[in-house]
Amino acid sequence: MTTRTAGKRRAILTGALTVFARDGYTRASIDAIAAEAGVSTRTIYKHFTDKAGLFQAVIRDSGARAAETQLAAIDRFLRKVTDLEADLTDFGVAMAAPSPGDEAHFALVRQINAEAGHIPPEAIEAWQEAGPRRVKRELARRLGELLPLSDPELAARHLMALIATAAPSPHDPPPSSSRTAELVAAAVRVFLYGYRGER
Amino acid sequence: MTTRTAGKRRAILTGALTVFARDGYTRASIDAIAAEAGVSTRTIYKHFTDKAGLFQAVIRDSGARAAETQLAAIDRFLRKVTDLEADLTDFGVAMAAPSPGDEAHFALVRQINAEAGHIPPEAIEAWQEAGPRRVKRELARRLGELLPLSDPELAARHLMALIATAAPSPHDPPPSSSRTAELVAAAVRVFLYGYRGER
DNA sequence: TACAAACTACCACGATCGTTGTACTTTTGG
DNA sequence: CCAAAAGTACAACGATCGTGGTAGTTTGTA
Repeated sequence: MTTRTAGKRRAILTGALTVFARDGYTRASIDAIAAEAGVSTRTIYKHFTDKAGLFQAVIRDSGARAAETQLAAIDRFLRKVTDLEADLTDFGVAMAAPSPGDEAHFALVRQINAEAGHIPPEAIEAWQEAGPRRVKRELARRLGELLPLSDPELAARHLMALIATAAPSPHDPPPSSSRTAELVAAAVRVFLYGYRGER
Repeated sequence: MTTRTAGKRRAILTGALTVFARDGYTRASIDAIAAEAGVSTRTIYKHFTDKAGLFQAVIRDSGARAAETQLAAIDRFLRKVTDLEADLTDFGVAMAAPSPGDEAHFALVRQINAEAGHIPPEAIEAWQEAGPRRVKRELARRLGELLPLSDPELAARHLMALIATAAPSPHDPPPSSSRTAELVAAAVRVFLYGYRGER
């Protein structure tokens, strides 16, 4: 196998994710990324053309991973629904309380949102299509099967916005998991009551 | 009057807001800010100690201005309510469709969210208290007078999250104002139905 | 009108950083 | 076991940038 180069490549991608997510594109230095990945700077340039190219690769990689995780959560909690409110709440908790690995991805998304004007539009577009939009469409599809909805995509947008209400803010200390569960439950209730009478 | 120095100071603050919001803290250069403000770099250092000090001053200034605008919207649309749904929608449109001046502030908030780990916590705290939290408290107070709510702060959070659904994304082209109005109206409906039956 | 404060233009310094070249070492596959 | 590929250490380049100094110019004011 190409085990060596693939391993290094992955190490670079995860190290770069950590540093880009923490420091942002401009502040992140190649040296810091190399140190975080346990790799020499020269090796980075063997695998990626530029700092910009590395950043885009990180966006693609982290976006695809996060999308997989979230699609898995949809499938896990929303495939067979017995108690809609309870299952939506479980789903929301899975979305709002990121495992330590996904933490960095959320910070990366914040960087992307801030840097939007300095990233090539094709890169943004590809990321959105493979990541957020894909998830939103799938969630809309499931919701449309579970509720009578005239605009499932909009409902998905509303649900995600409400659930994000329970996600830890980048400024405050992270809430306890029981507090998170309460917040998600409240958000889901608003969503369900809001869409109860149809529309 | 100190008309001269005050005018320059304001020019620096607005120019710095433009550049910081567009480029972020690290990428923004003092030269670019000086050019944008129509001022020499040396003058910037007469008015502010550091690049970091200038950034914090911009955060304070822009945050205070935005808070005033938003508090004014609360007062304007939610003081005397005749048709709750219509008035909440008008309020939401005012929040989600920023006038060109507030546009930069929204971008700045994205920069703050991305840079959170590199800004002194006191600065973040002061900004949040004078800006977002103040607005949220006032909105919660008004909502509590208009609806039977067990947790007005949470309701305010939900309403703002739903309304933000209609705000233009930093990636896509800005939606038409009529589309924005539709989205806000839908968000407000979900909120009202969601909180209709109490809680 | 004259003076002090504010402002400007210009230069220079030290630091950081992206990127590449080169010579050396390690690993892997035949 | 040995060649080729991958990785490393190290140095160097050019560019950008924050920041301060200095000397001259503008402007508000007494």
